[in-house]
Amino acid sequence: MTVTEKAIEALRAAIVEGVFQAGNHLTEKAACEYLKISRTPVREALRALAQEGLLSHEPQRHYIIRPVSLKDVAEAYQVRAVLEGLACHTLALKGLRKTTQKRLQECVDLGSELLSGTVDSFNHSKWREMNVRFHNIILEKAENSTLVSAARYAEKVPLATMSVIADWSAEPNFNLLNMAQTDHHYILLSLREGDAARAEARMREHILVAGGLVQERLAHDP
Amino acid sequence: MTVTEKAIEALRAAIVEGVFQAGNHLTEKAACEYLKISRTPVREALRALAQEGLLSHEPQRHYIIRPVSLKDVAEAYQVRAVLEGLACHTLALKGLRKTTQKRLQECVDLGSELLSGTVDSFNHSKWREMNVRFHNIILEKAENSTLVSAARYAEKVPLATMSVIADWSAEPNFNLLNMAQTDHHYILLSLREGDAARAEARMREHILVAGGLVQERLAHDP
DNA sequence: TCAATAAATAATGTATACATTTATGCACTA
DNA sequence: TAGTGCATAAATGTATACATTATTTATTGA
Repeated sequence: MTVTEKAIEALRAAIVEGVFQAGNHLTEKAACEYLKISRTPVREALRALAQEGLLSHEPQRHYIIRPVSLKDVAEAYQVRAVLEGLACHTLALKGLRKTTQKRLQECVDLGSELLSGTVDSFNHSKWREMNVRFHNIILEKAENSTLVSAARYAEKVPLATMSVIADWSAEPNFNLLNMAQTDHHYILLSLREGDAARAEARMREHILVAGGLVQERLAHDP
Repeated sequence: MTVTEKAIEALRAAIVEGVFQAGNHLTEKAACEYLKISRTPVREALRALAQEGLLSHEPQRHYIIRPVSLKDVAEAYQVRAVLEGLACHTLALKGLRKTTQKRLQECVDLGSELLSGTVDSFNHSKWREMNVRFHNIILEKAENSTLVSAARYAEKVPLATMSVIADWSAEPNFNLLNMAQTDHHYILLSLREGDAARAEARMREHILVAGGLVQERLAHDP
């Protein structure tokens, strides 16, 4: 792994973790001293992060840590909702291959299993992993590279903020998790039946609800 | 304007115009000699274009001009369709400000005027400019920065290929242009009335049809 | 005291030199 | 002849020096 790539990851992490505060300047020198490397890889990293949307930049001016507002998070979820909706639509029309169907079913089964236990024994990290996998499978099996890229882009804003929330997993709301589980179930059903409109609509709603929750949560905490 | 920015534009143009053929390598040296500048701005430009999706790249390996297939173009239109659909949805719910309504109406009126004349006198460049303006206004007035970025990204693929087609304007199909004009008319109507679902559906269909045409056209020509 | 301007300072932009990694070509061997 | 391995060449990655632009500070004049 090159220094430039490490710089991209390290700076992204630093921004997300608040080492460099949102709204502030970020000079090349400051980033160099923080990472203890020369300017060349830092410049490339800053440019990459700006293109990702974490920083704003105009030529001949320093970079600025882009503050992410609640509104930004909500908007990003809306974008994700239509994009993953399209993924469902496409995949439903294209038809599920046996292996894909099996992998999605495993996600649904695992979700069901995780929710069947007691509240105390609930494994939140496994749930999160399952959830990410479920969405990724659908996104990738739609086989639309522009769609994948756009969705990855839209993911960055909410992810950036979500990463900030350290103990997100503190008190999972089981009603909501059960709703999500039901959504997953019916999305898979619609995909299997080739019901594109229904699969799309359900996925869209599924993500909008999730976005609403994140926003609500963020509104309470600082 | 900095050398790096000029390099980004010049290289993008060169790739689109086929100066560097798709599928081939593109070394830093080749780009430097073509632009007659040093490696630093070239490296930044190549990295930016790779992030845009025009080039593919792995660390320690040269860049490769990413070939754009018909399938890619079709997929990009599908993504644009749902994104601009979302823009319509959002804008309809938010409500049109008087000035925005006026600007959109001007586009519709201009379109109507352009189509009312004889076939020979049809001003294709004005039509194209009007069309771009119409879509941009809606995209920007939805005021969702993630949405705008994602849409700009999705635009690049079809734009890249469309630019290649030199005499696209040779024989405009008036039936199709009239269809587009009708779409614009009803999209504006739905936006004015706050009918989010209808505005979204119509915009989606509008773009999918356009995508289908581009694809059809590309299939005939090389 | 304030404004305007000029100098000084610090930042970004660019070029180039050096380091490291990857690709190429050739000899040698099985 | 095919294939391995080493030596060479060439490309990318990084650091640094230099150039240009922006910002700050200081100074002068009203």
